[in-house]
Amino acid sequence: MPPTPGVPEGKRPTLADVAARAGVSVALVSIVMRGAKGAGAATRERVLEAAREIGYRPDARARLLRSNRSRLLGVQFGLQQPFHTDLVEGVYAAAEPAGYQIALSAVAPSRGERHAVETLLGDRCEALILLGPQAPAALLAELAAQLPVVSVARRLRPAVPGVDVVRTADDEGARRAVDHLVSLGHRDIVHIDGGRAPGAADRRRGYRTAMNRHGLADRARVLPGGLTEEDGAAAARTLLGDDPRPTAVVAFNDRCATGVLDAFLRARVPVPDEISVVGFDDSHLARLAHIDLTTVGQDVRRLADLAVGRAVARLEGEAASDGETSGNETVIAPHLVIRSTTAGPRNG
Amino acid sequence: MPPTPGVPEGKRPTLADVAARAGVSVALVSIVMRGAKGAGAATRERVLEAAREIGYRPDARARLLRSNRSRLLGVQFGLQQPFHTDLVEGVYAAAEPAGYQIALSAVAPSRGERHAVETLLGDRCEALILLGPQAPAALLAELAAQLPVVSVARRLRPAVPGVDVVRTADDEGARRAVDHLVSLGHRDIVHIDGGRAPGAADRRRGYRTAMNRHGLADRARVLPGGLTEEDGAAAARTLLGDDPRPTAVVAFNDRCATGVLDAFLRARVPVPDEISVVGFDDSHLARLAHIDLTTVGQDVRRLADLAVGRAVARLEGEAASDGETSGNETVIAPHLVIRSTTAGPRNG
DNA sequence: CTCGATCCCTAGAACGTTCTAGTCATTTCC
DNA sequence: GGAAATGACTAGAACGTTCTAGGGATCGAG
Repeated sequence: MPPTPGVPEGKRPTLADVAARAGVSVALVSIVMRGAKGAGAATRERVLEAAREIGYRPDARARLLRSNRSRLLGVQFGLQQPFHTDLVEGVYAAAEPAGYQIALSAVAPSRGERHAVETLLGDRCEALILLGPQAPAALLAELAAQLPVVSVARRLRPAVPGVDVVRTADDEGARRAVDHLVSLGHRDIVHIDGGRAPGAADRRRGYRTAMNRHGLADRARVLPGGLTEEDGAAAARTLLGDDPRPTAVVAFNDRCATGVLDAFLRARVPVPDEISVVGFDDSHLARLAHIDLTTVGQDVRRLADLAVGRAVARLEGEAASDGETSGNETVIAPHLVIRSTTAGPRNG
Repeated sequence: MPPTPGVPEGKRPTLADVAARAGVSVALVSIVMRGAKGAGAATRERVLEAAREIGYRPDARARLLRSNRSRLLGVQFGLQQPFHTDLVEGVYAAAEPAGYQIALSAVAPSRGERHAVETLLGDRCEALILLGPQAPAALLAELAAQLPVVSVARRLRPAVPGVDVVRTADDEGARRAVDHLVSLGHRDIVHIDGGRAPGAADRRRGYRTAMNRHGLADRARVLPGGLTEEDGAAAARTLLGDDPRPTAVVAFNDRCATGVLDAFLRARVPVPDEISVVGFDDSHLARLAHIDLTTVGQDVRRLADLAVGRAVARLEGEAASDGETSGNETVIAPHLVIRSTTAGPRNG
């Protein structure tokens, strides 16, 4: 470790070090580093030069401590959920232009939501963006009493005061999937659901509604599934045993659908010739050439934009008006992405 | 937002608020909150009670600012890489008992490593744990001049001074995969590689070494692959065209192997009957019942433990001795996990 | 009963920033 | 040519913690 000249050993350079080297006051260096106005062009250059020389880097924590605004958004996400990691990327992208930073906190089997949220609060986040939170409404309400909270992809019924919700119209998505299959000639359409996962109830309902509308209420069938490949595969295996097999499956999400596909391939049941499969999310997975899954797309980028937007609006609106604190729900439309896992049934 | 009695409107409660309510000094509250000794049992209880009442929560940033130790480890990871997210979970688990916190910074298509690292440095992390970093050695060296850096899964040749490396013996892993296949009777074994990905070169070399040892040098064949399912599927499709098809494939990683499996299933080439497939990583994917992939396991938990351990050792050793600053490499052995995608060749 | 020790507690100075309220030139305007 | 306005800069007080020095009690030992 080469010691940088003019800087105390073993410590990171601070504003004071830069100031000493440039021969100006600490306050002026602060002005220059922030790019605020109030410094002459020549001095500005000299300060920047000094900072570069000693390798100065602003201390985010001290900065946040001083300014009462932290401009920090806390994001809770599931480490193992591709849909979440897609969203996180979108959130990063949306936060930057709005002038906010992101603090990530992961949820994993060994690290509960409670713990994740505690960390974010300790970091002085100004608002919380929770991706598919499973926490009970009471806890969310408690959080919302302290700071703006946005729940992404998890609907809250009844609405929790202070918690904004941004989600895709899951019921409509499921309806579209069914409509698509019916228009191809399918009648025996089964739904493999997501249990208690966020959005699962709505997708289930959307499926039933659509089946009813098409006069297929008596053929409607919901199989317990889940959000992993294993869940999908397990459900698919029970389907394989049926004698008049259904001709189409609407799965809870893409991972689940992938599991279904795999089980069918293994059993030599050709997709989509013998059976059609529709997923949900339009995640990376679905787009892969060798999976090429027909699926209901959620507009991840838009969800992320809206989530950040809601949080920022609360933050910046509240300072002025302290207006309505009731929970606000933004629902965006899903879109069907037709790829190669759906086709007309063999015996039209 | 119900205003909490006794706390200034719109502000989070601070040590001073708790102190006022409990009728003690700020310093004593600090002592109690940290669980340090120097407070009487009765007072301690009273302070905790007061803190609970007004909903006090320590400010991580102020805390870190004051104590010259931040006890914060910065972790850079790839959002879309399951192997990384597995590692992150392990790092969380390893850091807590050591008394360190984790700051996450994601790398994504829209967010480069440079940016990710900048953020971590601004957060005053004491050390950096980089998962599979792609950054040039020069940049790593520059970082290492400022703080301890651990590279996980990426080997550095030549060693970069100050950068510790923790990795699996990739060459040995590939060798074991080949040994396993040879012991089953395979001779035509092809390797689908990972290009420039961390570890790819070693796995390629291990494959070649093993083939040589078994006197199969002339049958050795490396196909360009990559680290995604698509890469694997593409490589598999070229294999399908071969006339005497190889009887076994060693893929760069599990995702790649999954792509291979899928391409074969689609082409009605039964695995493992016609062809065996081995993956690498033993990630979630490989363990799924319907994939059930034979693979070379990396001990994720151990890698994470060691990475945290190295970082902490540097941090705590250096304060005392300021000993060797040369890069240190820890290599751990992989292990073969035999599942159902490997078997003897049809025409043994 | 006095001297240390021990225990509980407090005042006040850090930490590295930003912000407020200036100071001192220089320019602008009538 | 004097007041007002602008511009470049600075001193010093925050922000919410932790840490360093103590200050008084209380207690046991001589």
